[in-house]
Amino acid sequence: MAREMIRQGGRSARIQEAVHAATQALLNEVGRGEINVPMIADRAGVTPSTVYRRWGDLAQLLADTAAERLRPVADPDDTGSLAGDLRAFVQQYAEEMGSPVGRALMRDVLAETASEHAAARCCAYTTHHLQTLNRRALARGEAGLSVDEAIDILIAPICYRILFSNGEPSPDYVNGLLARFARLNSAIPLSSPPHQA
Amino acid sequence: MAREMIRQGGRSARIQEAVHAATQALLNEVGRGEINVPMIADRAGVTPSTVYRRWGDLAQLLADTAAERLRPVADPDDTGSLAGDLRAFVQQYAEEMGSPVGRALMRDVLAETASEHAAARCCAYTTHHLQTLNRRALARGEAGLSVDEAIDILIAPICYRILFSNGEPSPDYVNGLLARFARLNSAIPLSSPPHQA
DNA sequence: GGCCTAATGCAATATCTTTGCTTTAAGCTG
DNA sequence: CAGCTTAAAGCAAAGATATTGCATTAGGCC
Repeated sequence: MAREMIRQGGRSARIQEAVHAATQALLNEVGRGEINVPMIADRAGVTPSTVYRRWGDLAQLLADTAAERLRPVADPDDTGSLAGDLRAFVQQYAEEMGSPVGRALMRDVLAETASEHAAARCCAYTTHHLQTLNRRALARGEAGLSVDEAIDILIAPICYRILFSNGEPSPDYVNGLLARFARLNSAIPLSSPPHQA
Repeated sequence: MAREMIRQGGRSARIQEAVHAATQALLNEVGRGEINVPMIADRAGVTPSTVYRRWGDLAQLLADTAAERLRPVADPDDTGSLAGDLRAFVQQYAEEMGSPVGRALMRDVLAETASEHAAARCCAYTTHHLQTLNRRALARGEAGLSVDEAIDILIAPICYRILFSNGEPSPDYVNGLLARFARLNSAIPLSSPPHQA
């Protein structure tokens, strides 16, 4: 996004919404590489120059749309224990981000060279979720978790595998990460399915 | 790049070299966002259509050039012990990749949506270096190291921090990762500067 | 040395991007 | 709530980039 909007409501907001919707619709219909600004503008019912002026270029529009799409709609599931919450969250994260769609979104978010806001937003979503799990655990009287450590041990490897050796991380791989996290946090036992090495 | 070259030597190779050189030269002179294909072609003394035909588009050319640039020129330093080798390698990796130039290269490599060869190449470089360290350690009679674990614990977090919360990982942060790795591998002691928490 | 063909050059065309100016509509003020 | 102000959108022309068919060049191979 070129700049934070000055005028929040009204036509501006409607157009932003329309352009986002058009972008997402097109991403579902044609290949990621076939899309261009005039196409999106046309679908959204605006002129291309509007898009160029507000977003700068295709990369920034895609990054903005992707970050928007990655915004969580709800708090992570509450399974009753931190170990369970963490497992559920990480498994879902790996699945969502590892899917072809998720991988493309991640790439779009990272491709924005102009103002790395989109990447920071996504990072913040993850941090926020982990903080929620931590707060919940403390409220239950459980030992807490270090968000930074969770990112280092659980999230970062998943992202690395997705981005560099692309392909969805296997459930076994994710289980291995969870086991390692448990080994480093004896207060947080390994939750249910420890059927891996 | 668009396809692996059929003809390896001669003019083809010279042009590829010239285009790569022109791209790197321009990256050092003007901002990453100011560069375009005609500019590079001009500098390399070829017509734009040649570049388009061989690389497809700017993103792929940049990814190819970045991957080329990230190709290691030498084996990692031999410090006499696996712990020392690992520390030296990881610190250098964090420095190189975390610098503005390194970050830009990483992004270019990941931006290539067409054929994720560039990302895989970079990943392979890192893996190869870690395997070298491992081989060396075994030859010395030391305990070996798991390359996958080293990537999960050391490399992935560094990349995640660089990409998402951009900024060079601090030496303290890297030391923390190394300490964690040592904790998980009692056979590989923490090397020299353990002055962190 | 001469043929064959991949790869490049050239130039015309199509497409995308930028920009100045005009028009619209949101927000504010009296 | 009418009128003013101005951010944002529309429009259209100009500029730049991307694509493509055809001619030419230069490796590789008898």
